[in-house]
Amino acid sequence: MAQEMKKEPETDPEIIREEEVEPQGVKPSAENDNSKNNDQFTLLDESISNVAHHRPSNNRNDEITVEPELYAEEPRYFTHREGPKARRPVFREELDENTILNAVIADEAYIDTADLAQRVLYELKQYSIPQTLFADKILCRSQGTLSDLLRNPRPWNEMKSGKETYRRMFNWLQQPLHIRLSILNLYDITGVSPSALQPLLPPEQKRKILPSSQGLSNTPCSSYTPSPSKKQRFLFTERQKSTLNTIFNTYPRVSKDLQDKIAQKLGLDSNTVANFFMNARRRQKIQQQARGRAEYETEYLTEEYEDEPVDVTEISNA
DNA sequence: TACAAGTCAATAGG
DNA sequence: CCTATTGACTTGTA
Repeated sequence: MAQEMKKEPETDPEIIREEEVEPQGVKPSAENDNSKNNDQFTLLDESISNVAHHRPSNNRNDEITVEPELYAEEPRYFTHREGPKARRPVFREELDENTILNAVIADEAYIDTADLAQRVLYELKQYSIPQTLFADKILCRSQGTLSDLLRNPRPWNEMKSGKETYRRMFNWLQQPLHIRLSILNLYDITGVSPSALQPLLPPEQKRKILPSSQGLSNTPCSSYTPSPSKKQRFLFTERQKSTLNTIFNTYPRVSKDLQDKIAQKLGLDSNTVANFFMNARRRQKIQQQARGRAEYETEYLTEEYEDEPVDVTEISNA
């Protein structure tokens, strides 16, 4: 649980630029013990193939196809020993585009969201990037949503509009370190207009967008005014919750009639009960899918079999 | 109208 | 200050 590895977020931007703080081989689940030499440069396309590849089958069990050891290497675009003065980043043109994070990945591309989530979690921790910031600047989503998507990654091929959010995480991860940080405004790239760093726009319509004409220039996602009145969140009593859960475990989907009866019995609004079952069904499904993936991994992706080349001598000797 | 998927965003926990 | 949880919107379908 202890997160011994952690970098100082307060690092002087200058230092970051000159010395390029790099995340060493990232392998969250395996504690970075992968001693494989991750020094080689990595082409974007290769990195992309880490979590995304083409032509996936729609079969749920085919989702796991990522080689577990390929976490990470940062492409080195420039190094600190290159001269007395670090060179200027040369990504202006890329930053000019509103397409960095909105870049569309080929339709047939497949993203291993579980793997992607692990990487994002690692990056956020590594650079002490709060979820709130990342969720807002990169995804245009709320912190809670991000947390949920990261902890309970949805299966790629079962998603529809939800892919967009994961795509953004994915695209962000593809950027070199300084750009990843600059988009979050954690690292200032001189010579680049701030507007160029704010290419993000809400991927879809946001809820409660008030017709206000106020032009919030900074945060691209807060184009709506937060409702002045905070409505309290309803909370089930222990009894209500346990009763509902008990029923749900036996009857995941009850008829409208029964729902109404339950509502009356528990002194709840009919809609509240309906919402409970709807949420319970969806969340249970997500967890089952995650569990299924985990089983699949432990069952088929045992350490021994990774990409180890087959021992030919053994075969020929037989 | 009912359900599912994607989120929001309040708030419980640390 | 942060992240995790979660009841209820919002939107897209059928």
